[in-house]
Amino acid sequence: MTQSARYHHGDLHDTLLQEANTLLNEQGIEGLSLRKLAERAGVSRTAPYHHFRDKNALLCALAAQAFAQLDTIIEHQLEAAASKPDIQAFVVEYLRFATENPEQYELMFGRTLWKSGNPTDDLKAVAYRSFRRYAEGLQPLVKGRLPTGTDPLRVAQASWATIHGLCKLFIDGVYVNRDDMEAVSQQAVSLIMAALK
Amino acid sequence: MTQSARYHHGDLHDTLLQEANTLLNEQGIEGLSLRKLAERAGVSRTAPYHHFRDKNALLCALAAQAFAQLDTIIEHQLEAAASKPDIQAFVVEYLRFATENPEQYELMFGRTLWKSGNPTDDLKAVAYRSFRRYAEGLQPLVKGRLPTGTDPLRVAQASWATIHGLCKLFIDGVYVNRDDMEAVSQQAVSLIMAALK
DNA sequence: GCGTTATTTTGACAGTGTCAAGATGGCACG
DNA sequence: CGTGCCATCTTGACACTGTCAAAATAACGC
Repeated sequence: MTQSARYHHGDLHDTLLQEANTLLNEQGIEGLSLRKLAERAGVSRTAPYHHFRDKNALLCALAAQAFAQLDTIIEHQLEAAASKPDIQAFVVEYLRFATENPEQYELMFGRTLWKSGNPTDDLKAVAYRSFRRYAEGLQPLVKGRLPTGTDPLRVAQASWATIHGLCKLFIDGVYVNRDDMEAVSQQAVSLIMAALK
Repeated sequence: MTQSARYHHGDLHDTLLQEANTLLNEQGIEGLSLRKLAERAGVSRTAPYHHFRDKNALLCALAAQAFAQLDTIIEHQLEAAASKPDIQAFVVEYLRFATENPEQYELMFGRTLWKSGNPTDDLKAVAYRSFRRYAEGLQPLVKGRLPTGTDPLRVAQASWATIHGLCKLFIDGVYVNRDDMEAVSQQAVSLIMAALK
């Protein structure tokens, strides 16, 4: 009996996540429906409900996966920066991840989950942990170079908001031109660098 | 014959826009359906199609309206700044508009129209004009205070991306705490100010 | 008054998320 | 080796969505 003809799929949970990701890349969030997804997995409409409470839960799991990816990038970059501090390189890598995985990025930070839906506790934990690592990794890069009385946490938040804003504008199609985005990101980094002692 | 019982509504176009705005504020973009809207306007499901080509067109019109509002705010702030330059005040006003009209802001800059849908030519024109005014208004605030060789346009883009990132994070519910947002925005402005001569 | 035309209506279709109830079969236990 | 439990999967159904086609209505110019 072939893998696809079994009554019990055997590994539907992971298959769904995987298939959802490709569907996401092909058609965007708007094109990701549970029914299409089920059909791709070779299973009936409501089968996914035995592995994810609802669509929101599935998307949260997808986002959590993406956070894991981003984490490794951040970690890697900040490690490299420990020996040779280079904020620009970090920003470039972050932008690269966001623009190469725009739909995942939207899930990670967009309103789909954080406002319209309700983020899973699991997703919240992963997201906050991810940011905390970023903030901690950034600290050595700016330590001792900030005006006295400046809270490093605030700097981390502000700088992250800047990068995030760039990503959003580009991903959502407000900045159509990629060259523009790179120039703007460079400008943003210059501004921050200029503020450092 | 009462206003509401007429076969021809008489002013359906504007009524739709108005009612759509309140529906937007009450239930968010996700809760704004053409059918609910039609019912509120006291008209059948498909009547709106004679005033807007489709849902996308209606949302574009809504966004264009919101841009007009933002324009007056920007204009007012930049005028005030001409006599007494104060970037912080401008940022505060921008954030206020965005956080008090979160759904309109999402329409103006979010993926709903710019990526998923396709922005009307009219909307594009209004949006670009709005940004151009911002860039032009910002110029006197930073003129002569930038490192040599710095393109003012890039500064405008970078600073706007920063503000936009803050708005997005707050509106989408990633930053839950409003106090946090204000502190972060202040930090962002400080960074920019520190970079100015 | 009459016809053209803008406006509105009802009917229909494909698509969505999700609930309820029944079918299937793997797996542990007697 | 049976047997029953229960995770897993299926079919049926419901309310909702955007939008098209065709018919009905009325306003407005001649």
